[in-house]
Amino acid sequence: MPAERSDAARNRERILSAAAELFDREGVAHVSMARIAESAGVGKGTVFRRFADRTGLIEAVLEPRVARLRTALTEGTPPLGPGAEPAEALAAFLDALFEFAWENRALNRAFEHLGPDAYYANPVCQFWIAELRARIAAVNPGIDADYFAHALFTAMRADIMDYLLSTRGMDKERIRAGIERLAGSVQR
Amino acid sequence: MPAERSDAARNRERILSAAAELFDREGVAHVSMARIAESAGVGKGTVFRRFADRTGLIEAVLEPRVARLRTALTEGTPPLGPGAEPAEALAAFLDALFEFAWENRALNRAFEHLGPDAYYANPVCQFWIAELRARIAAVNPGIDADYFAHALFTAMRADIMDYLLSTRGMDKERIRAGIERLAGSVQR
DNA sequence: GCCGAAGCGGACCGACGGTCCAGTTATACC
DNA sequence: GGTATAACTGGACCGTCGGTCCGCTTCGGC
Repeated sequence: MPAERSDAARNRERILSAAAELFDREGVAHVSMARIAESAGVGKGTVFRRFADRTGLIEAVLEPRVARLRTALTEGTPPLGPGAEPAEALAAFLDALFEFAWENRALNRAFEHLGPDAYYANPVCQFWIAELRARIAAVNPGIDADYFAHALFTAMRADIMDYLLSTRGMDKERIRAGIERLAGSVQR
Repeated sequence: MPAERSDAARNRERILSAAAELFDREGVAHVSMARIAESAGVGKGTVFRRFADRTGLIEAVLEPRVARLRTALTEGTPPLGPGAEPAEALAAFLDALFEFAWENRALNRAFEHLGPDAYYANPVCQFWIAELRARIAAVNPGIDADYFAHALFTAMRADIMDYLLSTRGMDKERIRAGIERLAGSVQR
């Protein structure tokens, strides 16, 4: 597979940064593919050539932020990285995942909107959920770790957190505290 | 406001039953307004005259099922109806709400898809959440009942339950058990 | 400088939710 | 029974969307 041509690479960057800016400024749901193309100064066909479809583009915008957390998990220092005592490892991961989910609410909303199969089954979410399941099982081997991993992951969905923030007037720390208490139910 | 004309009432029933059947058989997301009209044997304009928009039609299909549970809550016998001891009242409501959410997964999926503001803020969900909040607060006045009401309600979303069922192979009782344990975290 | 492959852009497509309005029909009143 | 009228009807129509297609342009190895 030959390397990307220079004009193609330039357009990829233009599209990614235009998309990131529009998504951030106006909310993912309100930005059409045509507007991204226009704002990036390319044709719509070019956008679909670089990123197979809308989902692919959103994934590509999210990717660098995902990579940071994933690296901290697999290669970082304890308690987030490997080697910590189980309860601390779970608490650290929950906290890091919460921060990630909070920061990237806008993008995550778009994924959630694709439907549960596309959302929960997408590779990034699968990775978070698998990690969560493993850390839960390490804390309490007798529990239904698979269910609780999904339940805690669901509690960090962008749509519910956005609603609690904007309509119910809760703040970030109140939501974090709730999730932590919820996570307490996995203890023996 | 004069009563509905007889032809209008007949068409309302036709549309409702056609919609209920199609939603049930093919999943709400895959049924367009045009197909409902066709299947009911009326024009598309008629559908939009009876039910303001897609959301209104879905609400109307769900309404009778909502009414049954609401009545049991406000006028039924304890522990679901008023008068029971707090912990039992909460457990009974959680169980009834779970049954309701499970039975009506297909319709609820459609609401969830409208976005968090339309979903959580719609009158039916508001009622469930308010009831949940009151029963949680009765069990443990010191807890953030508003957050936990939303969190437990979220655990019963149709999209997550559908995913756990069809893709993760969990069954109804396993999910119910998980939610019950999650609900344990509201105890003092 | 030549040439084939890769990239480009915007006209085009089908599907959707929702609107409009000219023609039709039920009903209240005489 | 006849008539006036307000409500109802249906399907053509609209704007928007994600996604495709393809004739033309540009890049980069030779």
